[in-house]
Amino acid sequence: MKNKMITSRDEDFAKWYTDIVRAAHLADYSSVKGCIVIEPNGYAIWEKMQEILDKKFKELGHINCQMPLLIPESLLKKEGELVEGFAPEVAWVTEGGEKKLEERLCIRPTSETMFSDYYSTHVKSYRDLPLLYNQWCNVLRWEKETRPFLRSREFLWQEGHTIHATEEEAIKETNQMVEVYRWFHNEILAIPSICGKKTEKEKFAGAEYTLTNEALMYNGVALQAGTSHYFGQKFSKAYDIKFTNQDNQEEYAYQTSWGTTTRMIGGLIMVHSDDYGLVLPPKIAPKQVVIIPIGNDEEVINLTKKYKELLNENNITAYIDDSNKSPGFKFAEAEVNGIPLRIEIGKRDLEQGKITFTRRDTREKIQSEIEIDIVSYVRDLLEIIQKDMYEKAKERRDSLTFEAHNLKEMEKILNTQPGFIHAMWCGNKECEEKIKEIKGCKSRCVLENAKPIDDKCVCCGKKAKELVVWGIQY
RNA sequence: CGGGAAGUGGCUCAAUUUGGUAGAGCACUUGGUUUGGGACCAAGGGGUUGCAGGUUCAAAUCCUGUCUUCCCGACCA
Repeated sequence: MKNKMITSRDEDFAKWYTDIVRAAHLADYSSVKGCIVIEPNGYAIWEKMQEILDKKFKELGHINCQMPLLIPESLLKKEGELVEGFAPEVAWVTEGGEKKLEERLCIRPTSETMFSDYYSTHVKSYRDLPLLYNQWCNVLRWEKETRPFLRSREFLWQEGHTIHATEEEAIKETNQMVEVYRWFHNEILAIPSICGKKTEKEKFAGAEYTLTNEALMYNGVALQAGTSHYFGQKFSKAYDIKFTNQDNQEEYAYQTSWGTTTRMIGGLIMVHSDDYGLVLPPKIAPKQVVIIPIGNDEEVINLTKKYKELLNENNITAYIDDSNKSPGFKFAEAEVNGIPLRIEIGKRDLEQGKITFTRRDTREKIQSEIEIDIVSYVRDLLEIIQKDMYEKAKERRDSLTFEAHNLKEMEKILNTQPGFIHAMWCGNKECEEKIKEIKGCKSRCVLENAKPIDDKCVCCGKKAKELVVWGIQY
């Protein structure tokens, strides 16, 4: 039976999305516009994301630190492009206690300025480099239209800020980190994504260039899921970050920054979930297995306890739902919450020497002999679920990936079923703007070194330079 | 920031047209019986209708303003 609280995904995708957020208790609205309460179920997913990414960052030599929340206006204004990019959406602190401040303070929308300011006094010699810093924090951007996880004024993220002695090393870092994001989406979130370079128009304010990881949602709308920026010497020149190189020459340092946000939770919902609720890939699910005893037969209860212990001892997160609710209710609840695997044990099973598993992704019931090795059985099943979820998402993505050779084709695709559109581009901003007039379709990323699919620009018909992925974005 | 819709116990909604001072289902609490796809019986608790004004003998209902949420555009993670 379909969940009563949830609107059908195919009927009204936007409503369905917020229904899932609410029904699975991921987040709730607060009395501050555009700021959500991330509820324990949602926060647990974020913690899991943090755990996995943080470990990866550290393996690659990064370390965490924490910059101030407030940025003096004068400091923010040192790098012109960044200010211009963020000015419309920064919030200001103008008073402290009862007194008006002499200089207003901006609540960080991003921390390039604070990191650069810090680096300017701490980088002296090539021996100090590189500094591979990251921080987990909240930022504030005064958005006009908001949506839980996808666009809220305050959101949680991770921002890595690194500084290097050479261009080559910084470029390598930029590439490496977008690859980490690609790995994280594909391997952990089971979201097939593509990486490429943002066009000049779409790149981060203040960056030399931006690499991006792009995912496609169930409804064919694209979501930027992680970006990695190469700054070259732009910030080091603006903030005067100089070091002495091996030849005793003063030189400006090279910087990068890269980030992912709680928006990924939104992506997770929009790629995998269904009309029954949230569906989480096992590798990111805070709770992987729920064990539901049916009836309160002592033998049944003991078996659930034994399974729980065995699984937990082997790093599989399992819990028993022994609440005083009907089995049907528990099934539905586990489903709404996206628990990847359910084990149902009742007297009937014991009598038949069977045990029942239910996969969340397919909702398929599997009966097995009770003598199985529960740990390896569950582990295998979770792996299969993870893999199948990726394949299913990839099939969906591929079925929504199109090719266009002229504007008419592009228009036709966007008007019937949006998705990723591969099309050649001449490199001119005018063409990008013209394409944007069709349902706000934007360039998602440039696929460098990709095999051309045509020699003419999809828009103007002149000589094409690059293969670009286009799409409507969140 | 433009265009549209909506705000009534925790949730979904009724009462608004034709003003007369709120009602249902679910959820919740207590006790009991149950338990293989959202259990049943009984007894309870909880709202003055987003907020602020105004009209009126009387406002959930009419008027004005404002806030919030959702959808569609412009802007952005």
